[in-house]
Amino acid sequence: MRLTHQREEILSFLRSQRAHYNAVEIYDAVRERIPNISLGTVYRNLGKLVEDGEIITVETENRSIYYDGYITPHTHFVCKCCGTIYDFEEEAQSFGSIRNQGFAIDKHRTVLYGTCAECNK
Amino acid sequence: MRLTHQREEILSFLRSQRAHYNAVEIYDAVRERIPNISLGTVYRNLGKLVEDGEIITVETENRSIYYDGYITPHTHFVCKCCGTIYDFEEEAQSFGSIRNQGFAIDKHRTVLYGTCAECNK
DNA sequence: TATAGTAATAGGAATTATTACTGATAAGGA
DNA sequence: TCCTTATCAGTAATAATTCCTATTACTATA
Repeated sequence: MRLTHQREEILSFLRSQRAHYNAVEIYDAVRERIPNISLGTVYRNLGKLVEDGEIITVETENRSIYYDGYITPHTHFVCKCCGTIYDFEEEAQSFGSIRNQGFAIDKHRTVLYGTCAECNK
Repeated sequence: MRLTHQREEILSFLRSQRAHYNAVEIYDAVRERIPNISLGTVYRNLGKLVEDGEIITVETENRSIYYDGYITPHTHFVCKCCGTIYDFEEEAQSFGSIRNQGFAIDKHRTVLYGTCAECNK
């Protein structure tokens, strides 16, 4: 993978922020440094960075995909009210400490990705 | 919530199947019984059924939302190869028994939905 | 059995997020 | 420096979902 200026800016933006952004938000942020970058370039690079394991995605009920530069396994909390996505280290089932911090959990989704037994044959 | 013919067919289709379908697939299935149902009606009813807790959604990397008539909390496995979504009772962290069944897990996402501490104030 | 009020419908247009295409540009190795 | 080729900008296209409008069905009351 060639390290282009555009790719570098996208990655360093995501790594500098402990928050979660969708492609358009990343586009807007990176455009401040590379004014003529195109949205297509942002999408293409995000795809490659995910493929390469440099960043991860968060799939929410919201129709757009969010990107996260913090790749240590962790749990996401999506606020249905303000839309903010929070990170938690906690991976346990009860999420007691998250609740103790004043978060109300409506629902909980665990999704695994990989190849199934059938396809592995 | 009024139980209309359309809503009834959508719900009974999802409950009759232990698989996961997106809106267009549900539309195609229900159209066999209600030939002139519209895709808009399917979307609207799916939304209401989710709101009402009759069905749940599965958000995947794939851009479309999948619907599940099986609402007991469970874990989903999305095969990157064939796209099939599997259900597992297991909620533990290691997912040992899933692996033992021949599934290779590439990544693991846990997303919680609710209202954050800030919004709860 | 009319009638009004409410809520749901079909169908299609509009919107939003993402991907694909094309000719031009620049990264990185020889 | 030069060459190859991935990547780029810009734009068009596609896919998923939502919105809009006129119409229809249901419910309760008279």
